[in-house]
Amino acid sequence: MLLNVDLSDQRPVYQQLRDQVVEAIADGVIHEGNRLPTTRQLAADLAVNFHTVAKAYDLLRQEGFIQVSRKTGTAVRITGEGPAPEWRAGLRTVLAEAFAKGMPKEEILAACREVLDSFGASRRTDGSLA
Amino acid sequence: MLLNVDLSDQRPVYQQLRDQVVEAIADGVIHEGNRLPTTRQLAADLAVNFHTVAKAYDLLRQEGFIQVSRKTGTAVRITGEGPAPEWRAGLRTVLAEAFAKGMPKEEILAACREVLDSFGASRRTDGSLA
DNA sequence: CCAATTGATCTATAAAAGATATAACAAAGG
DNA sequence: CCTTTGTTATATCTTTTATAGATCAATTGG
Repeated sequence: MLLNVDLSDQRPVYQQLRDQVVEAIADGVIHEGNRLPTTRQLAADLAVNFHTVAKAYDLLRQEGFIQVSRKTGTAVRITGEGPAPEWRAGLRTVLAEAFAKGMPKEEILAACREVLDSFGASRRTDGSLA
Repeated sequence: MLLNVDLSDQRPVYQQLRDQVVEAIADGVIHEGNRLPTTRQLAADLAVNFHTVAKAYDLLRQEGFIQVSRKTGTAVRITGEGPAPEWRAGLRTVLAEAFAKGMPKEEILAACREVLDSFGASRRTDGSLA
């Protein structure tokens, strides 16, 4: 399955779902136009409350990753240019965690490159969601 | 002041303090051996409860950024090798946020380089905490 | 047309996290 | 001896997270 919930994860469920959708878009597993499951359907699959899924969808909508339409359902649609203004602050914190722990800058940069290289590798030409 | 609290920030106060200490270490503003204010002192300066500061310190201690001693006080001391195991997952999420929003990989990598270049630039040779 | 589905909205409840407030204690240091 | 400090414990309060049930309008599919 594309999305899953880990109860041992420290992040709240709606945040896990949000992160997984964002990473799935980056990976190319889902892309512009792809439809996401309905809140009730996904909630049933994941055995969580549909309000929790709705919260994740609402967050993704606010951030400009998806568009929710009563007619056509929920679909991936990127709006706005580039990441949020606070993005660099978050990046800085993550990189600081590694550098403060003694990881060399070259290794950190190499890790960034590896992660970026993995993005887009799972792109599909058809519209299937596997 | 080195540390400050932003009530409009979405992160909890103890997390803000934790992040600021980690970034201060990465920046070189504080380094191995430097002592941090006592929990009660810092709490008074920031106008927060000292339990909140103690929680931040305890988190930093668990992560291996500081060492707390009843004798010598709280000081920066890096223990363990490199970042935590979950670090790469966090990095992946942050980078995905930018790439999914259409930011080119080269620009993302350039942002990483800029942030890394800023680290260590504020290193002090004396032991002052300005 | 009709039944089912869906997004949304509302209320309610419960558990957990975050933050504050006091208090007490042992150890250390002046 | 007295203050400071880290630590621990308890209590309270607010916010967040998650679940639950119910309703409604709109849409879809038979």
